[in-house]
Amino acid sequence: MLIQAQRLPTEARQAEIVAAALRLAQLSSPESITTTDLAGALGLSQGALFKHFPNKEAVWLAAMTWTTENLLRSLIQAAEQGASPLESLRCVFFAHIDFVVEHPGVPRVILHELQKPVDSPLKQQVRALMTGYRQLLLRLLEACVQSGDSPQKLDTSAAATLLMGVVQGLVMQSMLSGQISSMRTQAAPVFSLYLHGINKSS
Amino acid sequence: MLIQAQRLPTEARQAEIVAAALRLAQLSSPESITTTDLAGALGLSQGALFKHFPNKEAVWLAAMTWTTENLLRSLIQAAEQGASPLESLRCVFFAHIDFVVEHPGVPRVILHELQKPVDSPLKQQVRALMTGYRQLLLRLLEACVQSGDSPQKLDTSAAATLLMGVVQGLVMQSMLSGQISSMRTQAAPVFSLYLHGINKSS
DNA sequence: TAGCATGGTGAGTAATTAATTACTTACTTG
DNA sequence: CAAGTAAGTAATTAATTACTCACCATGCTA
Repeated sequence: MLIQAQRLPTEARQAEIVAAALRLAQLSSPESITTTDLAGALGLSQGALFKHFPNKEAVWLAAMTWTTENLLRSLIQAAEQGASPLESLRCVFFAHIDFVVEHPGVPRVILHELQKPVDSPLKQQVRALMTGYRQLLLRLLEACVQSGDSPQKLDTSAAATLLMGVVQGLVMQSMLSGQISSMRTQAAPVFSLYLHGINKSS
Repeated sequence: MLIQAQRLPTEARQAEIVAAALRLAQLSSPESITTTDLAGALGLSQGALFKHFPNKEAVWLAAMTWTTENLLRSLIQAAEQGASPLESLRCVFFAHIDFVVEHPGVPRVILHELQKPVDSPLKQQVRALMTGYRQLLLRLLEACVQSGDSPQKLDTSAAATLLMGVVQGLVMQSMLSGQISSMRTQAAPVFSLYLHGINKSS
């Protein structure tokens, strides 16, 4: 008989479970993370999970809700720190990179959920995140056009897609090399290429 | 008792199984595709699969081998069709887009395998594919620099990462919208932005 | 035409999974 | 401090999984 785990109020425990889920997602695909894995990572019994979440899906939903709130908040915050729209774009980009490096499990969960054909609440949450991100980018890009930093004819939709792709590409590259930290060093040159792409040719 | 399925020589059946696997990967994550699903898609009994593959993993390995051969071949072929290095780059890009649109399950399998921390033969195959692709891009990009289409100071490594990210971004965008075909229409404007990025400013 | 390898079936198997159960223990509060 | 509730456990559940196996059918070839 093992000693009983420390008792925690549901809210605190829920937060712990979500954190553990994202931590485990760093090393394996969300689908392969079992409730036993999750409980084990917390030193809890498997059944205890269901005192705090009605089912497994609810854990991932909570994880994505957490991600949406935290990521979007820090991105918007980053956008406010740039002096010019172009500067804001740079801040947002690096804030995103920072977030991914700090929470490497997140892109995995997002991709995994986006793939699914069914429109579960979880996938809706992911789509809300992506849509929010995209709208932030579109706003900044249009401001770049307004300010004259980018040419009038800039296809802002394509530019937004490209920027989100840049991050994806870096994530993929880091998966290839095996170390997430490599993202940070690679981020700068790739972003400057991107900037050159949307810049007004001089 | 159902009628027995049509008998096929192992090689032909293996090809069918691989095709079915990639077809199913279009609608659900590789991990959730069971051997029963696979057999059902072919009108076979589940046990029949193991007449042609020693285990499930071997099916995905064969699928990735097939992908490596076919994708790399058509990319190299596309590269040869461009008059200039820059043209070749464009051909390669659109050949890749075509391939993904035609086989939407492929990026899913690739991402899924890249994520895994363990270095299985399957993951090695995926890495071989990505490495081959990257080297092709690097060669073309260096040729662009040589020919003067791109500036001498172009960071070809970053440019390669960016281009692979472009495709990723388009894949993700199409996942958001729900239809893969949207990739084709979005591809052109995004690629021209990319081109602008690596072009010699004029 | 007899023999036989190949490829098919469908009913097994052990292992693993999410979820539920009956029960216990630790807080909080009137 | 008594009682209620929140949060824990261990054991068990029904499904599902990849894989195996004994047997059957088909067509080629000796």
